[in-house]
Amino acid sequence: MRRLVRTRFAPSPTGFMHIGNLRTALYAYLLAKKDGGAFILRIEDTDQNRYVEGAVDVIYDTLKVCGLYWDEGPDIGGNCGPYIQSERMGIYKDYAVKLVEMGKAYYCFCTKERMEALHEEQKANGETPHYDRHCRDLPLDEVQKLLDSGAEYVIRQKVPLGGETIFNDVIFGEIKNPNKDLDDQILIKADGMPTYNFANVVDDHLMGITHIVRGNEYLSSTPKYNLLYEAFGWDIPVYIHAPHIMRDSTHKLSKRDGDAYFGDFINKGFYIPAIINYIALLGWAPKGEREIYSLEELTSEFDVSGISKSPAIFDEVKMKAINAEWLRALPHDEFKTVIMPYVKETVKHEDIDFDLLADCLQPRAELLTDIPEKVDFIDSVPEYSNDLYVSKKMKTTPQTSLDALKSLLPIIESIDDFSFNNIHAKIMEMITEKGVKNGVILFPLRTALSGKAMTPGGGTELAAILGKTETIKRIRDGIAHIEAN
RNA sequence: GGCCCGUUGGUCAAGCGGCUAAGACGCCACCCUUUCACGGUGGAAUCAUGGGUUCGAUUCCCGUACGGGUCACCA
Repeated sequence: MRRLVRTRFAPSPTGFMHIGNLRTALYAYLLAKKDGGAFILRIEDTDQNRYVEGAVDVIYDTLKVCGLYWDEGPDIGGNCGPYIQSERMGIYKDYAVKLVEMGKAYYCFCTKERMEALHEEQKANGETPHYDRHCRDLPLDEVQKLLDSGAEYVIRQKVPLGGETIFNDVIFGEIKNPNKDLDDQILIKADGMPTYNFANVVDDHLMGITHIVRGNEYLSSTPKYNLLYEAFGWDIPVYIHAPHIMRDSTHKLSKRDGDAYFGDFINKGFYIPAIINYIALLGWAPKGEREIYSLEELTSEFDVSGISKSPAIFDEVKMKAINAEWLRALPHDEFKTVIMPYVKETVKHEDIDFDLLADCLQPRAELLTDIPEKVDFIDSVPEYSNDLYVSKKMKTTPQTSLDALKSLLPIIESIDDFSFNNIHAKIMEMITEKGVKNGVILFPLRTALSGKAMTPGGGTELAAILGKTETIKRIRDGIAHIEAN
């Protein structure tokens, strides 16, 4: 029988959710959920020097708002807990000692000072710094003596001196590494804490992880992981090393431009499902030509064969386009709910037609943060020049605009049912009668109502949004404005 | 530097020995139009490079160039 897929996301709490990490979490989530498997959250905090207040909450919150719910984790428990490494300390040491007993690891009493000197010397000789295996073959009784004397020690992995380690990655295929290039890495540090690499292997096994989704940077250390699995006689998981997300061809996404953290994009006005949609597409391509997917749709469409080998450059312009497409496709009520907080930033008036406003905004909203500026004319008309009444395309001048506004005024005043359709019908009637182009009348109306060159709707829409009283007032103001200059 | 990995338009990418080398974003033009958008139509633009293998290479192999990753008592 096939094992149920179990994936995990194992971030270390740094206080921020890097967009690359979020994508790794997403892929791990999708891989598990596609198969009805389990997605596990584990916090890797073995470095006590890096403790950041509230960092774990950032991880929880980000995953939750993105809809990446976990089946087992520190807060909800599970059968393989605890899910925070700092609470699992005893476990690692026991396994390391077991490894020593099996001859696959050894105690090393080399001091940090000796290591530093060694590395300096190696560097001076043009070598890559590495451990010289000084303690690898220490006689057992001597080891015991040192242990009894309370000497400080670490436990190192005993990597085979020759041969090569071969492993298979779902994305990259077969990868071979000569064992002689592998260092006898530290498993347990002098403070008794496991190193990341070791804790990772032990926990992944103990938690029954079947598929490991992680960044490409682990490709080089995977042989060491596998040697550990083999030493313990454990099943080697399926590896999926995802390519990096880059800022440009030579740099990874960085904090510098505010383009590395999930929160940065929320601040820039991106809609969360669109962010998820876009990052899913960075380094992974679905089968067909569609590219707008909800998390649920991604779950059924996701297939590791679509993950590419080469790094992807993050393109905020493209993400913006995806964002706009998402916003346009939202049902009216949902769109309105999403934008209202942004609308309220500049619109304090309550007596306007927010539903019509939302409809006008919807095809024009790219980023949520663009909205306040788009609707700022609603509360008050900004200062503007009569040049705004000049349009070559609409064939208008301040003079024709003055005429237009003057003939519009009685019509607007006569309308009782001040709905868009009704206003539109009445104005069109007048336009037909006059035998002029629509723009000759409607362009000045829009200008008088907004005082802006670009608005989220035409003259008729703005009138309906603002309501009769305000529309009349603004037409009068417009007339006075033109006459005064 | 050693080892590992990658390279299709500006960007994301499909392709998996034979195609006029998809599609999307962006860009340009036109149409629609009460501004700007939305929408529609069309256009420019790509297989890093040199050798092989093959009747035939974007696709397979080798080298080169370029780029990335990794070599911690960090994760």
